[in-house]
Amino acid sequence: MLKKERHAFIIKQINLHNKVLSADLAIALNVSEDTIRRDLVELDESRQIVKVHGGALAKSFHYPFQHNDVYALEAKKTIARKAISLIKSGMMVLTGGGSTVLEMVQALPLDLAVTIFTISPLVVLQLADHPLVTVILIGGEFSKDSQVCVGSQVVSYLNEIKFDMCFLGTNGISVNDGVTDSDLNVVHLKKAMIHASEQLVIMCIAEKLNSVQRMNVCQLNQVSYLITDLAPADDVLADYRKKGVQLY
Amino acid sequence: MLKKERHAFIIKQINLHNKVLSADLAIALNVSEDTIRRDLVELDESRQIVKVHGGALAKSFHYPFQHNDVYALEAKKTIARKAISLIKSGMMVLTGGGSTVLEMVQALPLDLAVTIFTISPLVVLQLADHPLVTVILIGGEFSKDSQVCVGSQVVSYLNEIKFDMCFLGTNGISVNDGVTDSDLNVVHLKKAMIHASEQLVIMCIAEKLNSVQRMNVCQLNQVSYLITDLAPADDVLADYRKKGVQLY
DNA sequence: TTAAAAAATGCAAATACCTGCAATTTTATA
DNA sequence: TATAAAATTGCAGGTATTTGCATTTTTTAA
Repeated sequence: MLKKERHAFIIKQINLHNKVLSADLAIALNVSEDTIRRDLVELDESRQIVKVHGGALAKSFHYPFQHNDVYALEAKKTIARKAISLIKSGMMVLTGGGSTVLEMVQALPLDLAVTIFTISPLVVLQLADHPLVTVILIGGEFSKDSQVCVGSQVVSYLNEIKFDMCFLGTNGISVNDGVTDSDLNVVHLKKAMIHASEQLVIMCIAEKLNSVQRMNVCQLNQVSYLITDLAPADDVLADYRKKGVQLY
Repeated sequence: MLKKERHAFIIKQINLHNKVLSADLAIALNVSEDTIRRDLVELDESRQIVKVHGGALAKSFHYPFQHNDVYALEAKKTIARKAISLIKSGMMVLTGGGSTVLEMVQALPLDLAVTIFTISPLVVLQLADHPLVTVILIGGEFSKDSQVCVGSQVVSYLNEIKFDMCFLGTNGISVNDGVTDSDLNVVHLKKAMIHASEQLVIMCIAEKLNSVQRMNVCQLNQVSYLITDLAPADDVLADYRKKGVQLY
């Protein structure tokens, strides 16, 4: 088998499964793992895949956090689907940069014409091929922890525009403490984003419900919609429903 | 057997099996492998097949993701190495978003502490793991063509800061017309970037030397360094040297 | 922290490739 | 037709690529 055929096979597998393991490929292609490793290095260097310890990932799936758990990924895709149904053509939308948001923008229908403001370079690149979406990146210092632009530049920019809808993921949400986070910069940012938007959509996987982080972002009554991977009628959400949060 | 007949046979085999091995063909056609190799080179040059090490593949044998291939990758890596040697710790650096720039930031030494301003989300993400580099993204509307932030927001931002060094790739450079480009937005942007920087470093693969695009970005005398994948003493660069451009 | 897995490195054998050259065949032209 | 010029082919040699293996280093996960 020619090298290029191996490469093609590897890419096909990655497109199909979003990831490959070197050991599997070595068996499948009947060559040594060293050869596979060298193939992966080459494909990585030519920017066709992303090599990681043990194998490789599809380029479009190389987001932080994402290679961790497939279960959470499914949950996030569910949330993304629901979130998208809130977006109407012509809206000015503001987004954060979490993995749930990324799922959402990735799944945006191709016929949706909106203007998306974001603080996340990843969101921008995800939307780079969308024909109808106008993407505006809100610049500032890039935070390596949260993978978004933070700082006073961003906050003062946000003070000058009003958005229709703001989509945020969150690390913590609970009935008593509302939306919470652990990074001071991010908290400042999110407050400004919420303040700049008519409606606030919080997206949160069920796993993170009822968890509390150190710092408060906003109370539940400021949340227009809470989207989880659960059915709105799910018992787990009973307390939120009682508080009057719009579930989805 | 005539050459044409061999060629026809080879094409037939490729259409049938999507690939051929030089060794097989040599036996089948009863000629030396050298002859087969020369046949394959010819058919490859006339774009009828794709020659690879050991044989050839059908032209339709395309990988997915092929559009992300970086053209002239090795040349760009050479340029990147040279460019990096111009950067000193503590500098405030401004960069564009071309593939050569991406190669450069990707190869930045881990002990280099600089502040990098950029209009490219890709550059930002490339630097996300660098421990000592502070990354500041200059925000604005994202241009899907050029993959960078463009527009008046960016330009007015650039008017307020002075940078030590600006790194730009280019689509056209020539002795008479200087640096040229074809996208109006990008030209505006580059002018502002150049105006905002003490020194201008233009990075350009040898192939693009002496090519002229529609619109002028700047003249050669504004270029502090011109970096190519050629040796500075190369004859091809003689005219630039005469013009007083610092080659590297 | 430790042990297993994966990766990087250096090496060697096999294979493929390139260059120049000479022998042969084909083509062009007087 | 005769003959020079051009193209084709095989071969020798030297070079480059590919691959697997052994060894060391790094990474990961328990």
